[in-house]
Amino acid sequence: METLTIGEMAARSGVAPSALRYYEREGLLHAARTGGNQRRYERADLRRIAFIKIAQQVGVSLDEIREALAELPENRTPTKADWSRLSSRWRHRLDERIAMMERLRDQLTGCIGCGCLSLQRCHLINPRDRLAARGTGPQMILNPPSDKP
Amino acid sequence: METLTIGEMAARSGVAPSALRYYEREGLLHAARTGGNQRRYERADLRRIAFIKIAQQVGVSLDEIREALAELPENRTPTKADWSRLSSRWRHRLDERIAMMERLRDQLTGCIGCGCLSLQRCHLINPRDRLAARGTGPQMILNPPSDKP
DNA sequence: CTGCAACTTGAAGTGCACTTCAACTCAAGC
DNA sequence: GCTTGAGTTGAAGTGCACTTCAAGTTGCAG
Repeated sequence: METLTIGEMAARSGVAPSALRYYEREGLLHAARTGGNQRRYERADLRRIAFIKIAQQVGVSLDEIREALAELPENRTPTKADWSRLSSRWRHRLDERIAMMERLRDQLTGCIGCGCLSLQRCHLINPRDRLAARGTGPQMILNPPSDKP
Repeated sequence: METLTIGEMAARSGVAPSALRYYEREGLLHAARTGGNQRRYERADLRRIAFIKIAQQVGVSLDEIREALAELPENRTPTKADWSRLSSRWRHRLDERIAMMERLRDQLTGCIGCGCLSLQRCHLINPRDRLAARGTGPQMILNPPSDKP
């Protein structure tokens, strides 16, 4: 009797019912059905939804999120350990993304300091266009030199 | 004679010609025209494009970016000071967003530590659901308590 | 002067993440 | 048992940020 209707889930998670149905179609979520074919969610599904929202905040597509969630056990309610394993990977994603944004910020500040704002071929930071061979755009930020010497 | 064609701009900025035309339609970019109606960009426009890319990385819509760029002078090439003014605002956006992602990361780690992963009503961090009145979803992350006591 | 790659336009198409709609069914309170 | 708010479906629509296409034009190299 610990089940929730789609409306209750929507209220508690902040995600519209239509979105929850969409997630189900996309395989991110699964709900049991009543005799009358209505969805009944378990409380644990709120965790899944929270996870989805967080991952989206980080800029991850539903496709990738689905893949990640696929690692959770299907037959039993995920345990703390299940979530821990999954989440430590996402901590890395978050760390990476945070690092990228910090580079972004520092470049923005730095290059504005020198007045160039080029961010891809700043002569102060990148004297000889050595990044030109590594693709177009703001390479230093999206793909910092330390990654590939 | 310091002008660049759309193809050259695309190559140097990593943004497709079609996207550059799109940006122009959307009012983010403006190019002079030759007698034969072809676009000719100035080198300074690379900065605009770099700025657009950066802002997008931060998750800002083209609409907002257009508004920000509208603050730059139209009749003259933006100076270092113009860019500085504009960019300091964006540094703030970046800082905010970085802070949000750090909260996100810490919550993820913390709530996984306690096994709840609820991120909106974790009993360790938020003993009495005091956030419930402030909207749905992961309030602590998107809108931390320190913002509004 | 010719040829060809690079440019031009408007219109239509794409992918993602949903939302809206119409028509219908379910479940719970009176 | 009836009403009513909440749920169901598939199909179509939305908004953003582009991309693709067709049909035509431009500009530079030879």
